[in-house]
Amino acid sequence: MRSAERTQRALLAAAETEFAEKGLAGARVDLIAGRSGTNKRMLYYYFGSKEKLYLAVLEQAYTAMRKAERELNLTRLDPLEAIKTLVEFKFNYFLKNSTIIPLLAGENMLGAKYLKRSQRLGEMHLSLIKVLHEILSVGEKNGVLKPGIDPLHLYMSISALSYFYFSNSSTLSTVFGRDLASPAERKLRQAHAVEVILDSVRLR
Amino acid sequence: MRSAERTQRALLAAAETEFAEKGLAGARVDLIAGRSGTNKRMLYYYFGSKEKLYLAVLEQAYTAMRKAERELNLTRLDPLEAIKTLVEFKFNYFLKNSTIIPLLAGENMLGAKYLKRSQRLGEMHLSLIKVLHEILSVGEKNGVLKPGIDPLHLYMSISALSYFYFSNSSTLSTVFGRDLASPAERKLRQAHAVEVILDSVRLR
Amino acid sequence: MRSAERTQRALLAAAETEFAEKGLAGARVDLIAGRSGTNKRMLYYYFGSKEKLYLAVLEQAYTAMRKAERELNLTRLDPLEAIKTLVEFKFNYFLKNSTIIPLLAGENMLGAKYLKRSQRLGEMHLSLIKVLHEILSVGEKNGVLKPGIDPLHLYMSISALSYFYFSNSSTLSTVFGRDLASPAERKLRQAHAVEVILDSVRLR
Amino acid sequence: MRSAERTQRALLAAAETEFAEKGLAGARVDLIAGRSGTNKRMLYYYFGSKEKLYLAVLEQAYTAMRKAERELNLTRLDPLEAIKTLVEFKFNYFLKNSTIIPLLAGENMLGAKYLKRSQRLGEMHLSLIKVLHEILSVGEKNGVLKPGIDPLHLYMSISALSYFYFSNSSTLSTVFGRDLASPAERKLRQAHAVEVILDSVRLR
DNA sequence: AATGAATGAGTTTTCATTCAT
DNA sequence: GATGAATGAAAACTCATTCAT
Repeated sequence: MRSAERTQRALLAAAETEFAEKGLAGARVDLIAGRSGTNKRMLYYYFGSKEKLYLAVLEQAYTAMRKAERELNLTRLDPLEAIKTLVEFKFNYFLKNSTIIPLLAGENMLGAKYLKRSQRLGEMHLSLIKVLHEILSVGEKNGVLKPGIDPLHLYMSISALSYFYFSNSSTLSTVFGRDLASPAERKLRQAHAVEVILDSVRLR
Repeated sequence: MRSAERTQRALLAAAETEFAEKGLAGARVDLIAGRSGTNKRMLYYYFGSKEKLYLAVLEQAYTAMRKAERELNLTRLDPLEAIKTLVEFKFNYFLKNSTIIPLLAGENMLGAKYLKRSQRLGEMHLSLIKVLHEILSVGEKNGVLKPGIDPLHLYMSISALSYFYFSNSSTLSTVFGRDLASPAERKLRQAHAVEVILDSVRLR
Repeated sequence: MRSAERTQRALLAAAETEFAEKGLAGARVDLIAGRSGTNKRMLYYYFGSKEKLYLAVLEQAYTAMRKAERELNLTRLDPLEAIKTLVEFKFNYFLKNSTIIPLLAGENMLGAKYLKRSQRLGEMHLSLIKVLHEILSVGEKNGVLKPGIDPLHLYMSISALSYFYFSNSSTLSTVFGRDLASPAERKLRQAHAVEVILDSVRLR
Repeated sequence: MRSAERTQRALLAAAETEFAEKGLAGARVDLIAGRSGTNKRMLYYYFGSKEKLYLAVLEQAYTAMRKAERELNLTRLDPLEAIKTLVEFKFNYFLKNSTIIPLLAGENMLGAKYLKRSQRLGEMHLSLIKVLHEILSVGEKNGVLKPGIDPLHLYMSISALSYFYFSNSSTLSTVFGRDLASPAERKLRQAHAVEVILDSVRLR
């Protein structure tokens, strides 16, 4: 069957895996084409170049993650619950979407060179900050959260605690000689992340 | 004559920069040789291959970081002070040694493939955990720290809060439209990290 | 319906431009199809291949030029006038039909490989030589033209003086730092060509 | 033996042939490398890209031709003799250096795009014009040459008469069914060119 | 030790042409 | 007739590594 969309989707999926595993420089267009079930020519037909394909993968990954975050509908929950939900979500999202971390890591190594070229990424992020801001305001008013928390810094801390565990799991397991990726360690880590964040926002 | 050592040092330094900027796959042997002021033949003479040079860079970076950590002599401080010192140290170390994060990020993208080949990295890390364990024991006994804190998880959280800020600064600044690398933001971030960690270990 | 013919014409016109600009090897089938307003499938439907399309363009260009030459009806003029008319015609034809020179140049670079495949080009040229021969005979008899002029060599000289000016205008203008394509230079050149040819045929 | 200069020379020579035969677009770097006796990597090592190699070939061809022209030392001859010598030289140069015409033809089809990038071509040409100017002045003063001849236009006519014969020999031979490249025709052509030019400059 | 030259294998990209609808 | 999608073969270009001096 001939379907432009299906072909593009297959290429994007194959590219996502390849770029996540090897980064932009290490990825091979031959392998992407091979894995996609189509061929190299199609890759260039639809995406123009390896770099443009990479950017498409990046945009897709970001969009999907923000979409999932938006769908949490955090404002419907009470503040502490909302924050806990977000921490757990972050952790689970990284767990289930194992390409996002290497993609982000790779793009950061490049100084966000490609992401900067992308339009339409700003607003989806600002809305996230607004949501957090609202949660923090309510919690502050209700006397359950510390006053003056910066929503972006909170978001960074939440991300950091889960991100680092996944992003650096290989080297950490290696140097500490302890398999940090096991299910038991994973549970421990998620609980730890929730606790650290809640401790840091709760008014005592 | 020391010229042998000088040559090796120059190559290592050039390689560190190049690998940090582009990762293993993106780094160019020609550029490393060029930047080093020596030449390609020397690179192969002393290091054998691009991959072996990469591993040498990695080992050097790890060794330097652990050495600096050891020299903190944390056990001489009281527990809360020791933990605060470690958080601040981590932050400052990443700030001053800007190649370490991309190097770690790159190696993790490769599943720690090269680090696993390295000998002599295990013990220096275990001693770090021992130090933390001692601090936590004392603090627990003194009633200033929560009981049952896992030293490795604490270490991960401490690292995470600083690491993520530096590692993902490019993409975060891009998507949130806010320059997170400015000195003001940096100070804010460090204070935030200290606060989050201390809140999470202190017995209330 | 005429749409078939219109399609072919559009393709030929687009191809003429493209082949004139880039030569056979440099021309792009996609661009020809794009410029033509039709599509690639039509190109292959009507012309079979890029090379056959190229030959079609070439034949058309030659046919049109010879047709225009024939329509000069040179034999109705007196010899010197006829020759002057031909010189001016050549110059103006190259000026107005700017694709003919690059097409000829490209085909000559290929050793006339494609033109040789073409039928039906011989006779139209021989008739041109016959016309020149007649003009030269009359002029010789009347005592206004030198005896023994070879019509083909005369034709070559006439062509040469105009052709070279147009064909090499770019490089000449570049190396001599003088814009030879300006209207003033053009007039000068045409007058010069007429003078050189007439000087060379006139009996003194 | 290893010799940078020899390798470059071999590549340039092979490239000259290939570009002359097929033009920039039609030339194949694999063939150039093969013909050169070295390899593709060397081509990129020394010249950077196909286009830069092409420009190097072009510059070399131009330089060689102008050098040969300079070495004629035309000013030592009397005016008519000098002009005759130049006409014959042009003819013979094109005959013996059969790559120059296709190279010029190809570059002109590209609108002199590459030549324009080249430095150091201006002055060598202006000196040629000065020489012609001097010859014309002397001839005019001595009463053997027409007054007011433009040296550049004279140079163009001289070039044209020989250039066109060689550049368009393939198509002309094809359409007129007469082998214009034979030695007999060649002699005829050279004599014709000399005659036409001298007729056009001589004061009657 | 030091250095520029050399190379084979691989990598990205392009192109004319054909197929499915 | 008309059109976008698809493809294999070939093209330009790159890279880590080795050689000759």
